[in-house]
Amino acid sequence: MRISEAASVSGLSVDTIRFYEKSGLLPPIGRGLDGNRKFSAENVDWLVLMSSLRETGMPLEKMRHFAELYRSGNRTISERKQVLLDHAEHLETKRAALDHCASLLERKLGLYAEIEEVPA
Amino acid sequence: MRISEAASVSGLSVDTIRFYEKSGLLPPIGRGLDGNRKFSAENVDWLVLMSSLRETGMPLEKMRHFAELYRSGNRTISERKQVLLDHAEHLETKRAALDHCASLLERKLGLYAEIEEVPA
DNA sequence: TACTCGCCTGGAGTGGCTCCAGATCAAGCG
DNA sequence: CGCTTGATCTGGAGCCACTCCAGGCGAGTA
Repeated sequence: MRISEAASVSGLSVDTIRFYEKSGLLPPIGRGLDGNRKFSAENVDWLVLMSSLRETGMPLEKMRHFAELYRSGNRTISERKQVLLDHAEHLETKRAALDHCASLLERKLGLYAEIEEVPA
Repeated sequence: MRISEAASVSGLSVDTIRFYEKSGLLPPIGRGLDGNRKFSAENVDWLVLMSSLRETGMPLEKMRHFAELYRSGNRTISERKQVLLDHAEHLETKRAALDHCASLLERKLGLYAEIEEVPA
């Protein structure tokens, strides 16, 4: 799969994928005879995961650590599991922030409605 | 209220508050005789809103626009309302991303469990 | 008086992209 | 066969949203 396809499947931009590769967040990506990157199914799956972790706020440093664990094989599985569990917990925090903001917006919109009903 | 208190109430850092002021995201903040910022209740309320909008992904540019509307008085209320409604919709998108990530993590964790049950 | 504490300002540094110039190569066309 | 188009490549500059730091000021305390 070409980089543009990998980009549209993962939701990352082409530039971001190249940047992630430079930053050590990806497993080695093969190259075709033309020198262009060729993404395997496994590569794309990994990109999708990275995209989702990043989109939900995991810093690159943590992702890099997770990628290193991945490269080190199956003996790191319990540690990787812990990283994902930690992130799952982080998602809860994020959800709470969304809920909080939603209710704040509702209150503000309510106030605006009042002001409009009783114009100066 | 001093800046450190405003920071702990709003959840923004002291530096970020100063940065927001420079960036035109805040209404004029008064100063005491000592030259230090003094935050009114309304100021703090605004900081809380800015904090929540920013935390849920609104870019500074949009926040600046909203702040300008706020400074322009009540005749901008319908436009401000629209900004908040748009953002409320944006929250839904964010929520979907969290859900998506959560189910992805669940699947990955399931796979790890399988691998651990049947070690090499 | 000396020390600490919180605040001030301007500016440098950081994380995470995003954009750009200039080069290469394969495919399609007249 | 040469020419154009389009996708990719690399290295590096630029940008957004902070974050940190040096150097300085004024109020309160020992």
